[in-house]
Amino acid sequence: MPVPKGTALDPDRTRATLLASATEILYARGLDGVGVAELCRAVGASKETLYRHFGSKDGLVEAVLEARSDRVVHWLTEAVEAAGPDPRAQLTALFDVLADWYRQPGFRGCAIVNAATQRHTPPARTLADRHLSRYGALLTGIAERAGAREPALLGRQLLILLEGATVVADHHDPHDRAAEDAKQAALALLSSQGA
Amino acid sequence: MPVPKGTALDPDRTRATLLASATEILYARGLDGVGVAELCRAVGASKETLYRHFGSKDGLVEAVLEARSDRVVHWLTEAVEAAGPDPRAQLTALFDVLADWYRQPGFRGCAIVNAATQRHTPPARTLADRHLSRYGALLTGIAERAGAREPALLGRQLLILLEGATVVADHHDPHDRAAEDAKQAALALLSSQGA
DNA sequence: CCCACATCGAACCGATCGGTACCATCTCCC
DNA sequence: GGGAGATGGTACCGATCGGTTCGATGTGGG
Repeated sequence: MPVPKGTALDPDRTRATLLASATEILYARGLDGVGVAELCRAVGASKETLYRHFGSKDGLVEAVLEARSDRVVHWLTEAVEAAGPDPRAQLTALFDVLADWYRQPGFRGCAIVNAATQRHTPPARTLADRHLSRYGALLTGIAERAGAREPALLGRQLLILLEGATVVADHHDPHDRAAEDAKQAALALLSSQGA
Repeated sequence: MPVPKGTALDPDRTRATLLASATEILYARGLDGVGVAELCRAVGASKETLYRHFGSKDGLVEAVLEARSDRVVHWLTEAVEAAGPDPRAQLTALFDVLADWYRQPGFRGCAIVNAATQRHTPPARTLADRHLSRYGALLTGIAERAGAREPALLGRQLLILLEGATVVADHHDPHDRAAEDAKQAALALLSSQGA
């Protein structure tokens, strides 16, 4: 066993902890809203440890965004699959999950999109594009299974609804009404495509 | 005439020029992406002038956002009114104008929403909420004139489409397809409300 | 037992941050 | 022509930025 699996000084475990803590504070305060010093204080690690694991603040940010994209997409995919085979039920489940998300106290919009807004340079921009592509694939899949006349178009429209609802929930309504509005719009669009 | 109306050293004109130049660079680089020194260099003014007119960088940012919100809302309202009385034509015109916007080389999403994403404190957040309210009023007006069954709901859904298209155009498609997709969705929603 | 390794805490680096002060210059109005 | 006010340029301020380095501490496996 080349990799030590001890409980206390396990680099992998440390890295995972740093990633989790950094994800929270970077989301809550913004990428430029918290310096490395405070970041270290918050995650309970020294600068040296942080830089050994991630190389730079941008490296940490990239790792955080990558992990978060994976997590969120997996989370939504699970919610859709758990809703059974009916596309309408799947859409309903998806937007209900979003409503739960919007209701959470620290909700500040989509972390990946927010990051790309703050840093419009390759790492963040690329990740955001990929993130939206993943969303699109999930939504287009639902449109296809629903027998929509133009599943690709409907998938893109559902993506617009999802992102729009997230923005509106973040910056407009404190309520989660945006998710409900988007859900009804999604179902109406699906119906208008004969599905 | 208590206020000097000279051509050269006119504070009002200076302020307007600073505002216009600052709007561009702050939008292009992000609120935290450009320092006050570089900002002054870009707008061709000294620090003292900038601080005399706006008090602080945040003061400048607030003035920029306020002016931009006014301008954009006025711009969209004009496009809607120029399309004549037919609500469907008005919606079409609105999303066509958005498509033009998305196509512009320096497009980086909605400046006000972006700002609120970067600074989730009172000035920016409040302005973003008001900005979305103005959009909502414009869109709900269209929904009402179209005779929609639930104009308030439809107005909120159109707002979600507008903001969603803006986000997708910014972070996903380099194409302006998002505006066309949203337009079709908007018309379909309008139809599904019997209008 | 001991050495390799992970970690912490703090000092330190140059650069840049937002903001202030000072002064020479220019333009306008009287 | 002279004085008031707006401006540009620059030096400067303390604070913070991202990042590096070093020594002390503690843990684990051989």
